[in-house]
Amino acid sequence: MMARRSQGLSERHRKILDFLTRFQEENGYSPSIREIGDSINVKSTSLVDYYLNQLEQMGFISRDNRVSRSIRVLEPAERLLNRAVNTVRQAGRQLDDIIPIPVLGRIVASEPIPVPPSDLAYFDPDYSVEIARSLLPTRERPEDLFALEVQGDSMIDAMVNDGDTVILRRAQEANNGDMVAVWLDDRDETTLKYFYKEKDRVRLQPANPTMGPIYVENPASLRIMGKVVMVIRQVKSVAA
Amino acid sequence: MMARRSQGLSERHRKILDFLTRFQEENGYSPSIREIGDSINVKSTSLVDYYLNQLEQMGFISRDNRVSRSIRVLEPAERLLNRAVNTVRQAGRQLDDIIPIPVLGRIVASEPIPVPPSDLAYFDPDYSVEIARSLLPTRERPEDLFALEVQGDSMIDAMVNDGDTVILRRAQEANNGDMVAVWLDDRDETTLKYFYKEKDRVRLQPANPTMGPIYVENPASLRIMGKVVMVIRQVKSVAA
DNA sequence: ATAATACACGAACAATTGTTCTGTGTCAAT
DNA sequence: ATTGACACAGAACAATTGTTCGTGTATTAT
Repeated sequence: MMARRSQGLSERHRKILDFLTRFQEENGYSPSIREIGDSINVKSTSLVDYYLNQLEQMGFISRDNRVSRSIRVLEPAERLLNRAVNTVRQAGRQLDDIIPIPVLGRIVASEPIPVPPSDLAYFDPDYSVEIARSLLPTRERPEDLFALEVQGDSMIDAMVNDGDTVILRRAQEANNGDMVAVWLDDRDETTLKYFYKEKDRVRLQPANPTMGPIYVENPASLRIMGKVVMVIRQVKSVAA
Repeated sequence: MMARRSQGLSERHRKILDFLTRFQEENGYSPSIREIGDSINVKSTSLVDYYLNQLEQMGFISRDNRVSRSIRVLEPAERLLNRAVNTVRQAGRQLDDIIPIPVLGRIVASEPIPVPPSDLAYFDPDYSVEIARSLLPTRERPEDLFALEVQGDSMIDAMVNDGDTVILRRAQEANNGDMVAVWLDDRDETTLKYFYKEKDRVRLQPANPTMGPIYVENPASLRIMGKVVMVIRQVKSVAA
């Protein structure tokens, strides 16, 4: 068999829906998974389940967990609502595992970082990047995180390319060894560097070991915008 | 609890019907037996089944064998039809509840009763009459029963007409008040009478109260052939 | 070529669920 | 007082049924 690729209603889906309404009409209750399988010549219950999940996802039917014969065929009217519900529920199910991080803007060397408001929740993000919680330190509080999209090659000394997404945690200060996003007053420049406090100055070390550090004598002219938590590079293979 | 005696819809029945429609309305499918039990505070599934059978009998619901959640609540319109269907089906199912009774011959006043052999099973009956088990006392053992066809009007004193079928149970003795078929040696006659043992004689009382009893002084001259269990008269309307 | 995705089977499993059997108590009639 | 019909509980059983897992194959994308 095999038909459907990606989206829309395949022949199978239609047949199942037909059978559901017909069976319902004739018997007053819904068929079991095996009865559905028989009607469309599918041998395995798992495959029927597979299709039913798709139909449920698309909002054509709804059913209850571990309840036999609980399939309901939804009317077009109900469909949209149910679809939304499903989406929300699914998102909710993964809320613990995947956290959305708002992308607040672009980071360009020659411009200051867009100021992250104290309450990130009220800031309307351009979009958001989804990060598996497992990729973050367990104690990282999602509310303190925001993301920026790097524009230009000016941060190659931090091993950050044009188009990369940088995830930061709001912070006004840093510990030695932290990679931070800083605005340098005297240079009028934003940059990503490893932060090291020395006796009477601050050393900003590029990630790229072949490049030399920057020394900032006046601590006041250095404004830490956040600590870098992660850099994400979605590498696309370039069609030749 | 305990409510219903004999017929009609009890409180329980109504509650179940209510719950069925409500559950149906809310979930789009029917509840399981246990869910019904919970709703009416009944602990055992068997009792719920018991009630459901009654409701089915009365035509309020219908359900399919061994199919979960297959209960349908029937509309008044469907009810009659379904009730009839149930009755017919039950009649068929009750083959065990209809017992054939062999008709061993005729009973004539002037002749002795055809001897019922000790094992009725080996006696080739003229034909047989079918009796619903429900018409008999529950403990009546079908193997002990046989039937005779009355010939002649000589038993009108027992309210038995020509052509009636009498069903008897084999017996050599009788209790007071039993209607028995007896052969009277001294009269050379078979008759049906109520049996009453008195001090030193036996009184045989006709069913017809306007007629007088027979007294038998010698118990040996009275041979009880069986107790009358039933008299069947198939009344045919006589074409004028 | 390789990986990822979609489609498919089958079996084993665990829950749910309908059925049946045994026993108990009550009520009405004999 | 005994019997039989009725109302009920509980457990054990067997069937139905939803879920999941391992595996395999084809198709598409990289």
